[in-house]
Amino acid sequence: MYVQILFIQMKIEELLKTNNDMPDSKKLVLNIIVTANFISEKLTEVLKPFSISSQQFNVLRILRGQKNKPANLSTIQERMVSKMSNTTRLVDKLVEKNLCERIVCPSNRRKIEIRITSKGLELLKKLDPLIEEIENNIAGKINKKEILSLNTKLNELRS
Amino acid sequence: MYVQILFIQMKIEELLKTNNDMPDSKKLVLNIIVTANFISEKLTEVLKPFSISSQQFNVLRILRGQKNKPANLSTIQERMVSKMSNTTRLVDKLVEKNLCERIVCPSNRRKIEIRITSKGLELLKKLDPLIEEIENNIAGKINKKEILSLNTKLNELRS
DNA sequence: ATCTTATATTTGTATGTACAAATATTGTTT
DNA sequence: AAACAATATTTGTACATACAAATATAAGAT
Repeated sequence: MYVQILFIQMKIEELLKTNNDMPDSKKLVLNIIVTANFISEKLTEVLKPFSISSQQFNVLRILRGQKNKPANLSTIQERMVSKMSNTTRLVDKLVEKNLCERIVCPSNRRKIEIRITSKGLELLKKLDPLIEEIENNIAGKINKKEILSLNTKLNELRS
Repeated sequence: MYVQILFIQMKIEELLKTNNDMPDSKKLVLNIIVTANFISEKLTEVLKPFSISSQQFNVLRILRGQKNKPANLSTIQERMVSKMSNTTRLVDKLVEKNLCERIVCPSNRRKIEIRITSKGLELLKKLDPLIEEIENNIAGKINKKEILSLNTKLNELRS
């Protein structure tokens, strides 16, 4: 006996239960937002047992990307996936958990230097494969060529 | 003299200033989130002068879609673009602004009936063309065929 | 009729987001 | 040097989001 796995692919109209037909441009805009929410939910779910929010995770990855060079707040802010206006309080949470440290920059006391701690690096090491799995699961639904073209078209939408 | 308009199309890697090369699956996931943020920002910007958040706008549109049939909280919740856990407080804000009204359902007092007011309908009438313009501007960056295929692929990613 | 379970909504708490204003420090001008 | 402008960060406020617990009502079981 074969086990038949049923993939239910919900179209965006079905998902939002709008019976009226929408123009495709509206459908596209909603679809992107709904898909982003879908992805964010998966990521949040994985991060939850580690008591870290996706924004906090984002900051940690940026800090690791600095390769021992400390980052200041504005650097972090401009590299964030979703620009947010309160990196101060986000870093506060990470410092509380000993995942990063903040030192007032000696040369320019307006700046602060933020570094990931070894505890932060360890956490990322544990999280990396879990995040990768989600990314592969999602992107794996379409083939390589389609991934590339999707990336290109999304870039175009933002141009 | 011709005026040359330069369209700068930022690839996702450039945008996030990550010099290291990412796997395409990771790029795709980030790209969707960044593009959704991009769109949300545009929408929020248009709604701002009307002192209404995009989630409040979302609720109003759902209420209008009910065509005089009142909605209860759970109906609104399941139709929201981004599921959120506090429709109560969202409706509170709309009631405060007289954009919708809530009445305890006479047949089942656990339920409440939420209706859009005429003031709410008027507001939506003003907002509709502005929102449509944004949607057309964004989707207009690619052609009709590409919009359709993008919609299909996004649906697939969520399957 | 009372007890239990299910349903619908509200409230509480912590965190995140957006924006403006406040503070601190440095650099520049007069 | 004092005044002013520029830069970097923090703080305040309102709103949004996520989740759990509390409340209220209705329907079914004993």
